[in-house]
Amino acid sequence: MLGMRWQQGELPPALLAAVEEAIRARGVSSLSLRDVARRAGVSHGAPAHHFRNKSGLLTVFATQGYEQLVDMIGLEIERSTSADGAATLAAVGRGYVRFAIENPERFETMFRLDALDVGDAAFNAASERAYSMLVVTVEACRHEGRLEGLDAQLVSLAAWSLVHGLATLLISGRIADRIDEKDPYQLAVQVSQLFVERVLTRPGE
Amino acid sequence: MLGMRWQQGELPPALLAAVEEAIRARGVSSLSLRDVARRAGVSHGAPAHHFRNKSGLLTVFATQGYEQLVDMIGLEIERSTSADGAATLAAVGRGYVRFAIENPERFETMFRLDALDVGDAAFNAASERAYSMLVVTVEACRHEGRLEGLDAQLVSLAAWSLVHGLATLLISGRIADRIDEKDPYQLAVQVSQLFVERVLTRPGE
DNA sequence: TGTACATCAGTGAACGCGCGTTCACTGATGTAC
DNA sequence: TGTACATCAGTGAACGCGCGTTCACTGATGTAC
Repeated sequence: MLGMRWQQGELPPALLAAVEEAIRARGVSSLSLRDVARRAGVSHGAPAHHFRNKSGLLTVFATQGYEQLVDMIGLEIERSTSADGAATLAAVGRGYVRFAIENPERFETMFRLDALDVGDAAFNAASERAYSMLVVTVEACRHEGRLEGLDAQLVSLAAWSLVHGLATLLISGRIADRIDEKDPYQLAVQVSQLFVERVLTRPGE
Repeated sequence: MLGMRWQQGELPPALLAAVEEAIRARGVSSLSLRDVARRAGVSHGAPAHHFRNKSGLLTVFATQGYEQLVDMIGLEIERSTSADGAATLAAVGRGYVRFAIENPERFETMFRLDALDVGDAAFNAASERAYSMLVVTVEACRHEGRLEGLDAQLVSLAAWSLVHGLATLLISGRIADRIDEKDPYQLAVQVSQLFVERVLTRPGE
């Protein structure tokens, strides 16, 4: 510990930051523990002292992602000018896509289930917390009479699919050539808006 | 070539079939050329005689995927009871998701752009052919007056996002616990239907 | 029908590489007295 | 204030592994005459 770079307790967060950096540089698939350690400036054995192994490290990284996702959705809801179910649902959509495009490394990792400890309690709890934001919002829409004749589960699934697909396609870069609007956040706004305006039923209808 | 398993010209298709089998068994991320060769019953050097290298093999595999996708969409369009733009758009959606759930290995590979030769002409042509089926269909909807006040590009993007997200989430297995309908194809039917019924405007509106 | 030759698909040994994990160790820091 | 000891984060060598790619080769098949 001669050239110590990190104070007591600083290494775990430094390693998690290094994961993000490493994925940005080389992609999720070719992420290696040794590269992460290298980027954090420690020996390749060091991560084992704080995370059981590679999947353990990635699972914590992904769990943080779900927490950031919840925060981002919360932020968009707060910024929303209206608090009704429909406006909130659009905000959830914007938050989802915005999180993904601002944190593509996290987002991709969160869905690489084969690289994560899918039984991990904290991971599942965080993921559940994110999903429940959607469910609660759709439920609010139902109470406000915006789901007449529609199945709430189906609407939730469609909303999730829509923003998940948009996020995935935006990150993969296969959209850019095919659409004029170049600002991905604006696409998130427009797509979320389209869903809420056209799929939900009119108030009092 | 003593224990020859394949006739002249049969090895390339056998290797491509082995790719699918290998991905099914161990996931896209841990696919290896040596494993593919092993499954095809040939030495690990053999693939190099037919495909330049690993990414070359995967690119052909993914290109076939786009061709199968086009076929599957065509099949759903043929099976459709109505030939108008809206019915066709729903068929495109069903075909997209159905292809993905019946061929998850192909589907995942097609979007692992970091593992493919993205400059490959055949690959890009096949991908473009698939995308144009969507564009043409949305255009037909516009001609039939089903896109009043809507931006065609935005509708295309939303439709693609919706089915792409649904396909991705279905494959990842994170939907099953959260929805009652257990048949993924029925979910594809319902989600496609929801989009066409509610997002498109009424004929003559 | 037989011979000589060219082609070419597939073999298997060899290469060098980076990986995840383990583990005896070092040495700094905190605690007890 | 000083000493002895325990704790524990991080080191770095070592392990065994599977990988992608290369390449001299074998031997089967097709072609020319």
